Amino acid sequence: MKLSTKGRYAVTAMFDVAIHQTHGPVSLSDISDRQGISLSYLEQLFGRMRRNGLVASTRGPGGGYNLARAANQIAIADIITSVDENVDATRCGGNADCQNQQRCLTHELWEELSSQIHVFLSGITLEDAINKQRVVEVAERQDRMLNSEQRVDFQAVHENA
Amino acid sequence: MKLSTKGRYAVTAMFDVAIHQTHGPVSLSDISDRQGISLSYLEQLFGRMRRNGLVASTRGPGGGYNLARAANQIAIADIITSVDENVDATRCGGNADCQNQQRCLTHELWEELSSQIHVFLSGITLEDAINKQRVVEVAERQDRMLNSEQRVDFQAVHENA
DNA sequence: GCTATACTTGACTAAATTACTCGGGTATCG
DNA sequence: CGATACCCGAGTAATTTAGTCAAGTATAGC
Repeated sequence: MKLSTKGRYAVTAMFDVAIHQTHGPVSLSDISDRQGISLSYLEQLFGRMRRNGLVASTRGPGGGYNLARAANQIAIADIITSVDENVDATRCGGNADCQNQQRCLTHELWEELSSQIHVFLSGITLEDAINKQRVVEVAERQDRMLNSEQRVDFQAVHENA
Repeated sequence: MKLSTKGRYAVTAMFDVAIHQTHGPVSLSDISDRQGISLSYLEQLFGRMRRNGLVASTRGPGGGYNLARAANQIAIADIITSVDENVDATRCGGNADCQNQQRCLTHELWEELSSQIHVFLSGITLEDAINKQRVVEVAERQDRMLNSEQRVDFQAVHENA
């Protein structure tokens, strides 16, 4: 899991599509105007998101992009991983390079943590993020769901980062 | 909030210090050997972490770094933000540039989401990450704590990312 | 059919960030 | 005093980000 400005652009653009697609497909030039992201960069991002099945395209005049699934079926994690796509196999990835177990240990600790961040972002959908003023409130809805073996309590609100 | 390999190096190095500091200060060259991170890069990272009060240094032979606070008082978010330190004021940061409200809207949506990620990583301490095989279990401990107005349920385990 | 719209693709590039090197310091233990 | 190891800043290669440019292809509507 990696959280860069690239992923932020993608998520922001997807917010825009989800909000505006009620009036038909949303063109990239509209998104570019509204969000201040260059058209060509959007083309790259949406190319990947289309190939990953997150959006569907309509060509020609009046065309543009729609969400390929309902907004409550697209997780924030889906968006970020679809534009990142660098496999970045960590050194000591399973094979030899790993003589002393210590390196493997902290390696694995990081993987666990990274996995948790992924799970967290998999639990927040586009719809959640758009419908709620504070995304925190998503937590309450999810809390009423079934498999509630593991949970996290959030504390006070922090400054944004 | 930004999650890059840089933050990952910092967190991994802090894992290493927390695990080894029982035998006295941990030198950067030891961390470099164990974790495969270049010495000079570690110097940069620890310089920032020291200035941010996360670690304390001891000079001279036998010297190195210790955690400045207990491992349960250092959040993963603290580590990541201490090495990132780029203010990155988003365009339309409060002032003029923002003509149509739409840009502000998705902007704010992202800020909310970003804030939530920060809250999430503020809820996981170095100690949590080290003591538990699966960081998930941290959630259970936190669940028994007081201010439990908002919560998130985690679902099945995903592939790491 | 023509034409404008708008997606599709690929190559190429400037700017920024990451990760690292180098060359000096300074403090301190033995 | 000398080895260890933190401290500091300048410089730099590699990578990623963000964007440009120049071709296409599909389609709606006149």
